[in-house]
Amino acid sequence: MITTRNIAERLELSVSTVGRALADDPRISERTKLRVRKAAAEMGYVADRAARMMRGAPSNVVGLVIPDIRNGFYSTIAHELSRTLESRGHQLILSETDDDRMRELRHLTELSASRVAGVLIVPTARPHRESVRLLTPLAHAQLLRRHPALGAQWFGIDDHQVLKESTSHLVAQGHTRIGYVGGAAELPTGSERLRGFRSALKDAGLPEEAGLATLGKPSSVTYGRRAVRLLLDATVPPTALVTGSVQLTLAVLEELESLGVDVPRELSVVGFGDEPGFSWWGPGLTTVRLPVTDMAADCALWLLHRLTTKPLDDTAYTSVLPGSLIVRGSTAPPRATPRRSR
Amino acid sequence: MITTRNIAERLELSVSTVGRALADDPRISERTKLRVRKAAAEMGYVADRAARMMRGAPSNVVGLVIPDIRNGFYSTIAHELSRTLESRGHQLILSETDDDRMRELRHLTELSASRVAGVLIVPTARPHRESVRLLTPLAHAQLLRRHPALGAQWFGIDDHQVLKESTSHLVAQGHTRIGYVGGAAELPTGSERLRGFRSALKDAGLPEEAGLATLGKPSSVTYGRRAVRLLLDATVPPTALVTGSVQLTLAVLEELESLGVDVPRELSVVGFGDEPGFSWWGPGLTTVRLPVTDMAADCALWLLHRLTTKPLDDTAYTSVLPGSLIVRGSTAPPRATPRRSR
DNA sequence: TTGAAAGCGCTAACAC
DNA sequence: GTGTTAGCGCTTTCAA
Repeated sequence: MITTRNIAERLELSVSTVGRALADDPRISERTKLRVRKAAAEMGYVADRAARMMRGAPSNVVGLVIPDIRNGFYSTIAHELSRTLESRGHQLILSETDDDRMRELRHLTELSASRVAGVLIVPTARPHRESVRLLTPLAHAQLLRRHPALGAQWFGIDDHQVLKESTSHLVAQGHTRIGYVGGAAELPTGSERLRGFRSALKDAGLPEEAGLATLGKPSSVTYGRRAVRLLLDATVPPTALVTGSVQLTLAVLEELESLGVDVPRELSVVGFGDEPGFSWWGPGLTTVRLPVTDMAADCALWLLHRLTTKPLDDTAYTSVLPGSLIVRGSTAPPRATPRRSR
Repeated sequence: MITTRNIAERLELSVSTVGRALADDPRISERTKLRVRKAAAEMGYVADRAARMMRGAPSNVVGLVIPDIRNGFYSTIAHELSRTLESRGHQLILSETDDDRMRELRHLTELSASRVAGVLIVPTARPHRESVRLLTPLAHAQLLRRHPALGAQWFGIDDHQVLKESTSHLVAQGHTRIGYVGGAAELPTGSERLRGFRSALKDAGLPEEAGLATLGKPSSVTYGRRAVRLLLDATVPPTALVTGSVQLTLAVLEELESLGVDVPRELSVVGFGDEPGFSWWGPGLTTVRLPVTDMAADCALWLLHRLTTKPLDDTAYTSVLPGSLIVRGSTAPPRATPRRSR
């Protein structure tokens, strides 16, 4: 490894002169600066960030703590953040939790030890006390999910509106018995989406029994598929289905296909998010497009601002973006005669 | 920030005693260790990694340099690496290049400054000289693409075999005029896949004109869609199409759908990779499943081994995994009468 | 069993 | 315009 000292020795200068030359200090003569820069380039000198940080230089790393990068939702966020942060010389550390609070804690400890400049987190349902403590002194914001203990900076989508909108679309078509396959209510997103679902039914004057909600791990394909069978096997099965997460939508679509359900004749379906391929499924999936890119962009800008503003400005900041319904072929009015139980 | 010194002052001990107690040094009494550990936990002490690294501690960060995390290919790799590396206390820095060699260079400079323990890279077509130099002293391996200047450690899939297999499938069905939409030949993957495509035709005794190859940026949707139109507009259009990248496959499928091409009656199609949704497209896409997870797992294990083995062991290491054809409905024998030119 | 001191690479205050 | 020195937080001699 090449240090300023190596350069200094080679040029018979002091380390401080070398350091100043590299920092383009006005007190150093042009000639010396040129010599130093030339030597540095030749020797392949790269300043040691660890040493700089010990001298109080601000960290340039930002931690991104998410459940699973394979989820298109999160990879979009990662991409957008990476792109924006990179322009200001920041680096992104990727930490996956798989919704396990202990993994979340371990990651936050590591990030803390690395003295990250900031953290963007999609928190688990109930973060560990210690996780809260680690996060507190850091510049940080929550994404999508929002846990009260983790501060007042949050960027997300309007989960309530999104599910209300997809459910209302079904109600408008005349469905009076609608199934919901969503994420656990202990997750803030899960409970908001469930609320949106119920709210749409209520606003339409439908009784509570009109909604058949199933909840489970939002990333579990197994749960999603089982939920579909469960709902369709009911004595009076629903005539329509709404989903409450991208992964669950994928699972539901797979299950419906393998069961050979005739969509939208037998059953109408509204998805969540608009992944590539959703338009190809069956008659084309009616779904809600989510402004994930915009959300991530907002968040990246906020973080950059937050990191460059000296004082620990912890003003509450909330950004809620709405989703928009995309109507394709998977939804239609229910058949006059209710579907036979299977 | 809490330091060992803070703990030492509070407990009226010396920093060295505190440091040793935390390191579980046998010379320290149990009583002192307990006191120190208790205080550390209470105060929320987290050892500063920068300081440790200055003392020569090995870095625990690994850089992952890829074109774009949104590509399912790369997010799978990132997930697998993250999962495995995490188990040994490593962290992953995500660097996106978008196939721009200057961005690649900037990222490598940053990673170098961060004293990363290792780098896993999907190199751009022609990495910068300086990038090569930065990478040389680091533990590193190439993924998928292989550039001779970047060393002899490589993990990838058998691009030649994959395209040969998908093309042969079409040849076996009787196609004698096959279009190929692939990535630029300046990329090692691009040229290997093109070779595989041609090799399948040659082995079948077909003339060179049997293959209509189009090459372009492997991640460009615009190029992919244009390529389809170009091929189908030829005086004697192909009766089948093979693709040479995941993104191009998506683009081709979209274009074929919007053109309303009747697959497989008018045209047979074989894709690349097996993204969610490929099975839903039209009659179901015949494609090649790629062992990306296995590849990433191999790579992660190699890196862990490489990082724990003291000597800079730069033994050449190559891992080539084959893809496997998945036959669905998008391929069929060509119609007896050649398709009319449009 | 514990403490004092040196030093990792860098920068900044203080010389000259 | 350049050199000397101190110190960031930690580990590791060397002393006691």
